[in-house]
Amino acid sequence: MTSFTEENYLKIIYKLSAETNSEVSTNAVAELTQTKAASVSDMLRKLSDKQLVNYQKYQGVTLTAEGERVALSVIRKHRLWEVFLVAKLGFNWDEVHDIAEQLEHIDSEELVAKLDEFLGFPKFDPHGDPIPDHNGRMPVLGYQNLSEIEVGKNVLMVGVSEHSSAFLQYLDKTGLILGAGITILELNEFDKSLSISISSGNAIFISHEVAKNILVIEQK
Amino acid sequence: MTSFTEENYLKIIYKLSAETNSEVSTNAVAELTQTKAASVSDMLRKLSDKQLVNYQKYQGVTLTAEGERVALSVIRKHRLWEVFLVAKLGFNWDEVHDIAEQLEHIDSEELVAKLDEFLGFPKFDPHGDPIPDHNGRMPVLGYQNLSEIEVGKNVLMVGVSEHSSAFLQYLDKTGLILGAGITILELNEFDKSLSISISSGNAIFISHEVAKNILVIEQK
DNA sequence: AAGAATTTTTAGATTAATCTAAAAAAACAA
DNA sequence: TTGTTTTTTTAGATTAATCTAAAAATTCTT
Ligand SMILES: [Mn+2]
Ligand SMILES: [Mn+2]
Ligand SMILES: [Mn+2]
Ligand SMILES: [Mn+2]
Repeated sequence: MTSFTEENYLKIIYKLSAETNSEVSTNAVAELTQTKAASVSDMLRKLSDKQLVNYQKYQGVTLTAEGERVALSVIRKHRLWEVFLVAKLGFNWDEVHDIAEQLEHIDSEELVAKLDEFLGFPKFDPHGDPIPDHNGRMPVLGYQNLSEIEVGKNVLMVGVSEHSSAFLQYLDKTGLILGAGITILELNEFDKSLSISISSGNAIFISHEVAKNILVIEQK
Repeated sequence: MTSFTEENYLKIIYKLSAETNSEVSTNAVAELTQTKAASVSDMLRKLSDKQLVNYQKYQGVTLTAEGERVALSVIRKHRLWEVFLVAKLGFNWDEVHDIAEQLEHIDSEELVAKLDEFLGFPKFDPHGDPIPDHNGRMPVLGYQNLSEIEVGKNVLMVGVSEHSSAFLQYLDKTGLILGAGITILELNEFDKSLSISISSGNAIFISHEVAKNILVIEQK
């Protein structure tokens, strides 16, 4: 019904919509799909014909209920497969995204249901992202970026918002793993870099760019 | 490098080649790919340009060493995923083929290696088919069709050569599962149907068509 | 509120995989 | 060996997804 390519467009429109809470521009989609704006225009017309997106020329695009259902199903599969790769096959969290990009398009409801059960109905993927349930429901989480936390506060690291291998390997090296307790020791005003101490031991120095991509919750 | 479609052609040429030990005809490929002969001709020229097959117009086709390597890699993945689906996710053997047809095209050497290890380096898939090792080597097995066995002999059921859901469900119902011991009680000359007794208990009656698709080894 | 800059869409091609219909080659048969 | 049948290939279209270049619409800036 929906092709590999269409599913990728829907997933990307979902992500951009969730970030901005409004219509998504053709150029924004082109950037994430790694295609040209002209190709996106064509595809948006096609998805609109299939009633998967709301699209008026020059007005940006949003998902229809059905488009969102498809997008969430693809995201669910992506995250479940990532759990499988890390928890069962022993991959590191920085190695699984590209493989999951392929596995997310495997089409079988029974497979997803059985995989979910085999994994023990996980609620989060290896990067801390919530896994939509089989009805496409996903909890709204009060995550904050580490860059928004005040000096002196203690927080728990629960996720990352950047999934590149380079970033995740950097985190591994510095001891910044999910579940780590973090205390903000000092904020450097001029570049917003941080000195932090990690529960596992050492105090380290991180850039604002890094802090922006670490998701945390406050600890009492 | 090789597309989903190309991989399917190579896999089918491999299977037909193995059956006949000679060049494969355009029409034979068309039948298994569910396409027309004209489409096959086009694809054979393309695979030949890529050095994956030996092909001369009107002379049939065989795999090159590289084509065979790709075909065996796809077959290896197909069978490993089938083991996963049955042994880990609890699917029945009649439910896994179509899902494996999709999973066999996932492209990641590390994934295959880790899956193989996770499954305990299985040598056979749920239908008794041998799994090529990571070098593409597959044992040559002295399997016989149940239809070729003499009356009075005892054999062990080790595989099936037809994978349709309908056939496998019929086998389940009659108690014909891998590992079953079978004794040929009687052969009806006119239609080659058989009376057999199964180690698990009952004696049953099966057609020649069924017997042809059950793979066995003789028991002393 | 123009004019300039940016964004988006359309026009026209290209590539992969397929099809139908027709032509060509090979195989079979009298 | 010569006609007939079957198989295979070619010719010409079609569909999905993409591209570049040009046109059109929108947005930004004086
Ligand atoms: Mn991912
Ligand atoms: Mn993830
Ligand atoms: Mn199979
Ligand atoms: Mn099998």
